[in-house]
Amino acid sequence: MATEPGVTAWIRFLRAHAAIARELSVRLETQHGLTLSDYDVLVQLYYAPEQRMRRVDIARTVLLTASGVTRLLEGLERAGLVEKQSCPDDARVTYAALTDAGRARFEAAQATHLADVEELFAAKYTAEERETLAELLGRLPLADTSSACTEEGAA
Amino acid sequence: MATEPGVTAWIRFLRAHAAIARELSVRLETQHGLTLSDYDVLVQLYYAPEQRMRRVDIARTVLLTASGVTRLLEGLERAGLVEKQSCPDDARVTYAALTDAGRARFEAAQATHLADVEELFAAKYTAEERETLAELLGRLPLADTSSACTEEGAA
DNA sequence: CCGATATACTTGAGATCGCAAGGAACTATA
DNA sequence: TATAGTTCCTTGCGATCTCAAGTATATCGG
Repeated sequence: MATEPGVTAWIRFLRAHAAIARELSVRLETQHGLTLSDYDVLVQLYYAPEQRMRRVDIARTVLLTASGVTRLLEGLERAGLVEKQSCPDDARVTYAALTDAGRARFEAAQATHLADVEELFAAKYTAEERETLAELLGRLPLADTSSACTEEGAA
Repeated sequence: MATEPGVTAWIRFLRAHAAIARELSVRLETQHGLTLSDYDVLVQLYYAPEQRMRRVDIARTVLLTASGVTRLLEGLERAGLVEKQSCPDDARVTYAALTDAGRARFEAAQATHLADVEELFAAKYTAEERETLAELLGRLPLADTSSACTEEGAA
C-alpha cells in the first residue's frame, strides 16, 4: 500500500477529520440546530471584544471565503443569533454581532460540544500527549502560503 | 479565549485541515484536474487487488456516503479514468475499476501530490515526530461510533 | 478635486456531499 | 416456492462552500 513514511500520518489526519467532524456536526445539529461552522463562528464572536467582528476577520480566523461567511451569517441572522451593525469609521464594513439569543444559544451549545470534543478527541490522550499534539499541529500552515510571508508586515 | 486544555489541539486540527486540504486540492486541480477526493479514490483503486473495488468498500475507506461515492465515480467515469464492471457472483455490486488512462493519470498525479504533502505537512516534522504524530492520530475514531463496538463482531 | 487601485461585502452559478427514499438483487425461514 | 429482511447502488432534494463578477466605499497619486 501507500506506506510512505510521511503520508501515513497525513492519511490518518484526513480520515480522522472526516469522521470526527461529521460526528460533531451531527450532534451539534440535532441538539442545538447548529453546524460545526456555525458554532465555530459563534465561538469567535463570543470571545471577541464587544462580541462582534468584521466579516473579513471572521473569514480569516475560521478559514472560509468572504462569500462563505456571507451565506453562513445569513443563516445565523435568520435564526436571530447574530445581527448586522454598521461601522461608523468605515461604511464598507458590516459587523456581525452576537444577539442575546445568540449568546444564550452558544452557551447552551458550548457545554455539550466541549464534552463531545472531549469524548471523540481529547479523551484518547493524556494531558502530556495533548500538549505534544497541540504543539505538533501548531506547526502546520494555517493560511495561504503566498499572500504574506515574503516581506513580513509588507501590507 | 477558549483556551481549554484539550480543545486547543482540536481547533488547530480543524484549522490545519482546512488550510492544507484547500491548498492540496487547488494544486491537484490545476495540475491534474483532480479533486482531493478523486485522488483519494484513485489511490485506493491503484493499490487494490486487480485495481478495482466495490463501491461500498470505497465508501468505507474514503469515508464518504454511498451516494457520495456514486457522484464522485460518475465524474471519474465521465473522465474515462474509471469504468464499471459487473460482478458475476453478486449482481448487486458494480465494481469500479481503474482504466489505463486512470492508471496513467494517477501515476502522474502521485508524484506531485506526494511532494505537496511532503511540503505542506511532513516537512514540518522530523522522522521521529512523524511517527509520534501518526501514532497519536491513529487512536482517533475512524467511523461511526454506534455501529459495532457494543459487542465486537455482533452484526 | 479626480481618476486608479484596493478593500469589504454581496450575489449568481456551479460543484460537492449528505439524507431520505426507492429499486434491484441476495439470503434466510418456512 | 413464497415472504421478509438485508445489502448495494442510484436519484431527488437541500445545504454548504467556492469562484467570478459586481457594487460600494476608502485611499492614494497627481
